[in-house]
Amino acid sequence: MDRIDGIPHYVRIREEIRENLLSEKLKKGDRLPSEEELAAFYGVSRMTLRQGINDLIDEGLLYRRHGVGTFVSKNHLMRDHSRLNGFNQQPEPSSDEITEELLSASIVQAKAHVAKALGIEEGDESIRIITLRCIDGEPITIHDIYLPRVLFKNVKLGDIDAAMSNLWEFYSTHGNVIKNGIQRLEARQAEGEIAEQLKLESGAPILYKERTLYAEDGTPIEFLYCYNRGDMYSVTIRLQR
Amino acid sequence: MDRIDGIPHYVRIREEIRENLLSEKLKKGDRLPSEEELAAFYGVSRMTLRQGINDLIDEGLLYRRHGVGTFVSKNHLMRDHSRLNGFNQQPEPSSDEITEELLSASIVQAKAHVAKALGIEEGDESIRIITLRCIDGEPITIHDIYLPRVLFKNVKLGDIDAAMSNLWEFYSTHGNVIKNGIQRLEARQAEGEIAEQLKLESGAPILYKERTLYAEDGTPIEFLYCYNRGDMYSVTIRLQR
DNA sequence: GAGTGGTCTAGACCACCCG
DNA sequence: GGGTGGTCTAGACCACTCG
Repeated sequence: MDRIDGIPHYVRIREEIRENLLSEKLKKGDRLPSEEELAAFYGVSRMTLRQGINDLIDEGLLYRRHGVGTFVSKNHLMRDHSRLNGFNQQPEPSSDEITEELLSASIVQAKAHVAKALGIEEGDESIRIITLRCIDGEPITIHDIYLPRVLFKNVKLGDIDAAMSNLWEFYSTHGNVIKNGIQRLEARQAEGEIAEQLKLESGAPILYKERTLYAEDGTPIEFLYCYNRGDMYSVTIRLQR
Repeated sequence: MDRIDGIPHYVRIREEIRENLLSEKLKKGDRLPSEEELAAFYGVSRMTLRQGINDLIDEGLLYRRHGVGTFVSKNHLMRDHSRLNGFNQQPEPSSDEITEELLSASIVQAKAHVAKALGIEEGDESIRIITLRCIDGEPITIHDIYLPRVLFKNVKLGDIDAAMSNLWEFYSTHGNVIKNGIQRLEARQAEGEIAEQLKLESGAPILYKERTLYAEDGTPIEFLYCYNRGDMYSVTIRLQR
């Protein structure tokens, strides 16, 4: 009740409970002590305790049953692509060596589809960035990225190569913080240039993705076409009711 | 402060604000009155007001900026497959006629992959349901569903045809309420029986999906293989930071 | 400095579940 | 009936943003 580290009590409590989950002091299916007991233990009011617990419930680690108690979920905590976490955490952790190569950076006039996604007019300037990602030298993903020029006025194309290792941070430094997004997935066949760049036969399966990313207030920041080799890539999504 | 309809104040407030968003009394980008004002207006304490607002923020309809105010997101509210809502709401609303046909229902011994997903032993009994979904008579999706027999002891195979229109409700009536899940998507090529049933050439692109659904406590309830015609199906996912 | 949201309290009463 | 979570209060002080 007298901690003044600047971190809120409910955050401290949340992380302490998370620790107990990771170290399995709290095991799958266990019932936690009652909220009243926990609040007393942590020296906070019940409302504050609940604020911490709520976060863990949102993450799917705990669940409540009215009149019964609060429990540890039996869920395996699986990789979760429905949470945003930047590009570079996405590749499989098992992979050996991941490289990302800038194929081109340019200023282009937005075509209708891109303009609509970015909320700009057709023909307005946009920054186009094309990258190739490889695992152990095998090409696996092509990104074709569009940014509204108006949100990145001071950017020079030469800056982009250095920024590529963490594009989201690059957006942030220009005042554009990614908050949420929407993506659409399709199965397609490799063709033409895309097939060549991914070293695929024409007709091989491609996991095709379109994605728009937004700032907190809903301003579109990035639109992306993404072509993934079907035989080397899958997307995992957590579903939450 | 004296409503006794049995509905919590924060729910009533949340829905009233949602109404104002839908009817555009609150427009994209608008700032809401301060929490203190709103709490006074609705006749509740500030904590209660915030509980209602928090739900709308979780849905992405509003956002807060510390020291500034609470605002209406500019986000388009798009279709969202990362929220669970049962099978039958998933097909495109624009589609004309959707039919779902039961191809088979049987008791089978779980193979290794299915058993692992369902948390049962290899060889244990599971209920297998295969369905074909068509739009305007065109086959579009095959579902190959597995349920742990032990969770559906009283079920007769003959019951399944009637239950198919709403499988999730069927699960609920047997005490298995779907709470969350995980799915994995891949691009593949149509082959053999799957190609035939979807009336595709061998090699045509397929959006392949595996999904496991869980109850609140993490018990697996359903495991599913799903084969979608690549040229007629896409999956849309909302990303939330 | 004025106004906003962020955190927190120390209680209270209710609804639900179980033996 | 006893214990649990669900809702709610009427304040308080702090941290942040902006003019």
